[in-house]
Amino acid sequence: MVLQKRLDYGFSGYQVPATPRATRSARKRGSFKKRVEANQICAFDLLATVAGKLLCGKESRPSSSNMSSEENKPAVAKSTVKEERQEEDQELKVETCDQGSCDKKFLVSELASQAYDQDYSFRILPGHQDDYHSGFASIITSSDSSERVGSQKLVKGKIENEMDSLPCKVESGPAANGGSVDCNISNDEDKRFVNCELEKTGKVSTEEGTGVSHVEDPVVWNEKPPVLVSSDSSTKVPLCGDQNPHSSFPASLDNVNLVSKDDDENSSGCTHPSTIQKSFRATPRIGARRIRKILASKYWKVAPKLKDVRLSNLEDLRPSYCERNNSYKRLRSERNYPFKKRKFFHYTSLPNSDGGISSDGIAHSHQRSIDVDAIDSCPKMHGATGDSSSVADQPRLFHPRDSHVKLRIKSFRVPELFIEIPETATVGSLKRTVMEAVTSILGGGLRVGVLIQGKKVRDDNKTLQQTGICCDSQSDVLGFSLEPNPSQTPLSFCPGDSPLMFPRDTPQPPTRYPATCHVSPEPHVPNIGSFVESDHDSAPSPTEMSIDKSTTDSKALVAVPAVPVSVEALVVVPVHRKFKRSEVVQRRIRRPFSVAEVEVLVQAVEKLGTGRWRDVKLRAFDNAKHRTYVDLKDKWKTLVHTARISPQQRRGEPVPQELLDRVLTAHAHWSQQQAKQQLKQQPESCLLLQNPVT
DNA sequence: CTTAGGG
DNA sequence: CCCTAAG
Repeated sequence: MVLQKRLDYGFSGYQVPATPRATRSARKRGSFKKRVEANQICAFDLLATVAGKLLCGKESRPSSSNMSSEENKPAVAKSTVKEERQEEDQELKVETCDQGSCDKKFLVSELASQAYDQDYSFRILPGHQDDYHSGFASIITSSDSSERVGSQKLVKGKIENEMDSLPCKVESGPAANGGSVDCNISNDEDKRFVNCELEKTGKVSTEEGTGVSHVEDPVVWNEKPPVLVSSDSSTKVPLCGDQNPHSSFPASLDNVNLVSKDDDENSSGCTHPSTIQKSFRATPRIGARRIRKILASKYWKVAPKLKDVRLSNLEDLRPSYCERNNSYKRLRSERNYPFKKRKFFHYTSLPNSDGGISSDGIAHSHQRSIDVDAIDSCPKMHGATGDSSSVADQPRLFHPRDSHVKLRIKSFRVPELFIEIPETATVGSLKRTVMEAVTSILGGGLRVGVLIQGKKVRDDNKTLQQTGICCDSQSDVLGFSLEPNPSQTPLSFCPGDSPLMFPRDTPQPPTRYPATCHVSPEPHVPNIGSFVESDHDSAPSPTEMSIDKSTTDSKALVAVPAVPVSVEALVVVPVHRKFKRSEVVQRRIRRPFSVAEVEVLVQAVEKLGTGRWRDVKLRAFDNAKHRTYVDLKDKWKTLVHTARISPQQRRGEPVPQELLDRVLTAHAHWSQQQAKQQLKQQPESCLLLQNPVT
């Protein structure tokens, strides 16, 4: 037996095509396929849910109370939020609302405030609810025209009120009748709101930077550039993990990639390499997760009319949302490649309780404050009207009736993986090992996270519009992340017997991973690399691994920064570990036989013959606990096959011809023996047959 | 639990 | 490497 050096690779999240591919063998396995598909479907459900919610506008919970469990977590998560918050651009969105026949109003909401902590979440301004009854539950409440709302800003992790009476002007968009509006942002009693009122304007378009920047505190932008800003096809990018000092917070391990909604084929989408997660999140939410292939589709046409429709809790995956099934079916039927523009969710919503969206696409509902109990309206939606023009092509914020959101998920980023593989392993085996790791992760259960501008959107009750996904998409970068399912215990992917290596469990000091090996520094490599088939021919260059053999035994593809182990992590992991075993049976990691092992195997078989695998195991592989007699049998089977095919057809680590010859010899010998055995028994059985007992 | 063989 | 029938 040869002790082999091993290479430790730390993958800090790399990307794979939206549609996970299984290895050939894995694909063949029905169970695996089922599992993956199950995951796909589930994840898809999530997205479908989002879309469904959008369309339905049904809300089950108030935004203020709609905090996902992780958000309520420990300090770690909180600090994370802070940092994250710094990064986010506190974009202000202008929405149009209408008070029945009264003046139309526009609301400006501070998106940034919504996505985070409860503390930062929007709250309804009390006292004005009586003024309006119609249905659009806007995040912001506005009563009369003179009302001012304060805004709350966060700078350097702190909430600061810096926007006292900050006036801003918002210009109406194209389709609008062009009115300009003055917007006052004052520091009111409730600093969490920003209210911008516009006067009689049909529409308002917040060109990127416009409404936002104006209201925004420049300081924020300067200090911390947005993670990613992308407008239409141009991708300006990103801060990647390297640039983010706070790239190791536990809360989001998504290195997601991004999506853009324009139709531009060349659009490079956007990548949010932003944070490199070192740990897996713990937030079991979805049972089986599935990501529909639809995710890989290039376009998404969702929600005909997003206006005023709200997303309800994304986490709430229970099949309670309306239209879910319909959406599901539709998506399912449209999951074929190649990508085509598709319209999902042709939707007919429930009638609005009072005041819906008029046919002209402009909201006519009464503005109303958000009241948990009161939210029951389901804005009338217009079915897809066939306007296929890209949203990106329409700068207007409020597109009359066809405010579809088109999404294209170019790729997903897979959470960090650790791989350990013998130094003698072939590149091919390394690829396969990584593939296994990836597929294991994918098959282990994932959940989907939604990010905008690199920030996680935690408030699932927000509508796409409110979140900025629907309007003026050019400046918004929507991302979806695949996040490890907490209930699944991540496995280490090491061919050897090395102990489980899990980031959270055993944070590795940076020194252990000399920078000699690294993944291409490219922060935002859109696709994973050659070992994964890409759905896109134009897939960017694959991630490269450069391994310097002169170096230490332990090498990392990515220098793994010491991840502060959060209390949460330490506590959660063990728990989940238990969980997992009982729930999901993880496929064993593929561990190619080394030449040395083959040697031993051949030797044993020569002596014991085929058919005595248990003995072979005990005799030659007793110490190799990961080699079962079935494995040995299987290996022998493949060895025989390998020996029979031409060298050119062989794959993986080449086995010396000498060994293969012995394999054939031994196989022939024992086969013959077996045949003889049967011949001996044959007569007997024949005799028995000939002399049936009367 | 082992074998054997298909997947 | 998985799954399973069969002994």
